[in-house]
Amino acid sequence: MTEIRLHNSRTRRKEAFAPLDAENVRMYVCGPTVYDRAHLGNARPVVVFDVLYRLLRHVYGEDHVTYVRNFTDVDDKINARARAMQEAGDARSLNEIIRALTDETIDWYHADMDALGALRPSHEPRATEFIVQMVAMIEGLIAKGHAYAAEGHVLFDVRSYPNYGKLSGRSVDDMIAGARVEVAPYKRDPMDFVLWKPSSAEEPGWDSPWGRGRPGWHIECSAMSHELLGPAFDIHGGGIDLQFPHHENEIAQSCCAHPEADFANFWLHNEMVQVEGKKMSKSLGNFFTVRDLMTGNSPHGRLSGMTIRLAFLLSHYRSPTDLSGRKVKNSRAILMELCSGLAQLGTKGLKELRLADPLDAVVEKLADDLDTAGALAEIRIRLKHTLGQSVTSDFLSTISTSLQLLGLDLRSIDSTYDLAIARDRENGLVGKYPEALELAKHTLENARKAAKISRDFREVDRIKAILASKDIEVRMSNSGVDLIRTPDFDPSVMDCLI
RNA sequence: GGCGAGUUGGCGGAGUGGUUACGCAGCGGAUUGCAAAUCCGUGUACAGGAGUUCGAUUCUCCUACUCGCCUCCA
Repeated sequence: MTEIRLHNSRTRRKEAFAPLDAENVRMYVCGPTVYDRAHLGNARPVVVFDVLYRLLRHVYGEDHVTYVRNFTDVDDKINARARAMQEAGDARSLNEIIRALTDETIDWYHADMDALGALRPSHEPRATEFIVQMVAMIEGLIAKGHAYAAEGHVLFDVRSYPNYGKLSGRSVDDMIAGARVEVAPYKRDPMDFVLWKPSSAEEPGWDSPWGRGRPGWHIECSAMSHELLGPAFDIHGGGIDLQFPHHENEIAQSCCAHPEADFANFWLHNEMVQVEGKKMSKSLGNFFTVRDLMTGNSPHGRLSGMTIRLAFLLSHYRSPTDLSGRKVKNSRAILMELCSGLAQLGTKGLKELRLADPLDAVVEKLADDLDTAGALAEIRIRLKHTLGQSVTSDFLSTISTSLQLLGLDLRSIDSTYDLAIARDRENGLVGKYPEALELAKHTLENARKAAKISRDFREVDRIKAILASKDIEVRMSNSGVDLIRTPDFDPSVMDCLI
């Protein structure tokens, strides 16, 4: 069996991964707070941990991996957004607005992440559906002397857990010396954090032994991972900015509530998405949503989900990455190259692609702490070596399956199809584009025929420019004209191509 | 201020105590009405300093710089 090695934030070293139970490998990843479209920073961990999920499924079997990613649907930011909507004239009650807002945001999230080629996790629990478990866990923590109630709040007593700060490599005393902690009169120690807090009458709230209130942010992950994965599981993932305080607090809660277990074995953290060297974040306002990019509302024009995904895969997950123009350009070019590779045997070859074993070299690269860039290099170099050679359907199936392991299912996208038709034409076969594309092709061919005689190529250039502006690549040779829809082609412009 | 991560050629990104992955971009050429695609050829790097060593980009220490966390954050 392939040995997977992963960088464990807990030990700050690359370690061999061994699941607690190979029959059920368990992973928990912190999901989004649902009040707004997901931005690129939210998308990166989705792609990173999707690759890990696929790798685990490959190594341990599809039915032997459980992946949980939560939705935080109770949070002060959600409340604030709902209040703003109310002030803007929304007549519904705060709770009604919140329910509608979180439902809609979850739908958006699903649509956007699906477009990035991410598999849905096994479970996507909403925090509000696990309040009972959270209350029970808080009660347990109080009973064990790790938490205390004060003025309607319940706080975790960080001094009761000697390992507090171990994950992020800091001590309680150092942090207090840093002096940027919130002091509240009801806290025993400034570092103590909230497990439960009171809600006003109109705010979302649940009855509890400490009065009507709502959970603090961190307890949901502890309660839901315990409920769905048990007291000990294999992998816990998230962005590096969650390492402190969120993950530190999760560890404190879970390990104190279930001292017999060890909570998460491996901690994986992805680095941040940057914009011009600075972290992309909502508080800085320098973010793009996935939706912005996919609709062309960005400096890079319209990007398909696959282009965005590939751009992420070109960087190692533990390095910061900047979605610069250069990177996007690179990503687009590589995507076309990959599609072209898959299309080498024409449309017939495309139909013959089946599920095969992925390349060993690709599995090995991924097993080495998710070296996605290395895995891509392995695929590309093999494709390159076959150019001009005779390739087999088996080989392309291997390539295709390897790409799918990276979440790049390029078999059925338009670019691959168009490139396959171009291949067919080279081989003297007549392929069929969609009607609008076929029409554009004939128009271009006729203009070109006329221009060859008149030596006036202005009309040809005009048509070419229009097609290029619509993300269609024009390839002309003595043997004919090929039109290739690029991966970022917008199907909605199909009606009026030229 | 405290803590952590990092610094490899124009860019992305591997790796090794001694022979400079890989890709993209660039440049030259073929091809093309011009392009695109494709093919052929080609240059450039290991932040700085000190140490260990026969020899360091690779080990140790120091410095500089970058980024992150310490406040909601993927």
